Amino acid sequence: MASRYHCPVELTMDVVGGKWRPVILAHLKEGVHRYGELRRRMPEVSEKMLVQRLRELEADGLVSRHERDTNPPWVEYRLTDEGRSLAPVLQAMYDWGLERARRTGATIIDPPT
Amino acid sequence: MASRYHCPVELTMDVVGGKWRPVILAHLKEGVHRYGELRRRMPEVSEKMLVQRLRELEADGLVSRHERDTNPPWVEYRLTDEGRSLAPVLQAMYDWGLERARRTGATIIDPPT
DNA sequence: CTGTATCCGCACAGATACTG
DNA sequence: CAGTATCTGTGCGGATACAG
Repeated sequence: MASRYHCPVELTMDVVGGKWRPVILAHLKEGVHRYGELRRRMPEVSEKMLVQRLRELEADGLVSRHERDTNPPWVEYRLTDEGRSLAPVLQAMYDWGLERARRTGATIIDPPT
Repeated sequence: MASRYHCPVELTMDVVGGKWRPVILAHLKEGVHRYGELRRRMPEVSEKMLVQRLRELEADGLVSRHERDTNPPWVEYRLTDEGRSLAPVLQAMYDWGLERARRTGATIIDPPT
């Protein structure tokens, strides 16, 4: 992570850029999710990528991980305050994506809850 | 570019994702820019990347290119209506980047106009 | 259920040189 | 001024198998 940028948007993309990070954040914005729920909502991402991104988002202070010591394991992910501060960005992305899909005929497949 | 997504944010990232595309769009959001102006405002991007991204944004209908037949050459880039529809996304990214810089101590270097 | 561990390909990205 | 052309590499992302 660099610390000198020539435009605030560069910094934002450094934190929430990449294929899956904003998608994870958008789901967590809707509430606490277990690991398996995230997997079901993002059927295209590999386990490796999902875990990797979650760890990075944790390290960046946007997401927190909560492990219940049960069997079977139960792990929840949620946004931190810093993560919630991204809500306007995520919402704008979500809204634009919906409209763009309408205009271009792309399909949004409803994810299972 | 895929046409089936499981979340609108995936679609948005497919279009404005990547390191430089949103930065280009954020600059053009402020008005028409010549090629050289974009270069000065984005000193870290290579010419190859800048041109490549501009061509892609053109192909996606977000940016239009206007060439004045003069010597020396004079090429302007501007947002299309579709590109302007991204304003809320770009603005939210810009605002969040500024705040995040304040919180983390990252430096935003003012670009020359 | 919630992850690790490996292997692999390639698209993205940087550097440099050159051109109408 | 506004690009092309070419070479090179590396890290992102995917697939698969395995583990506590």
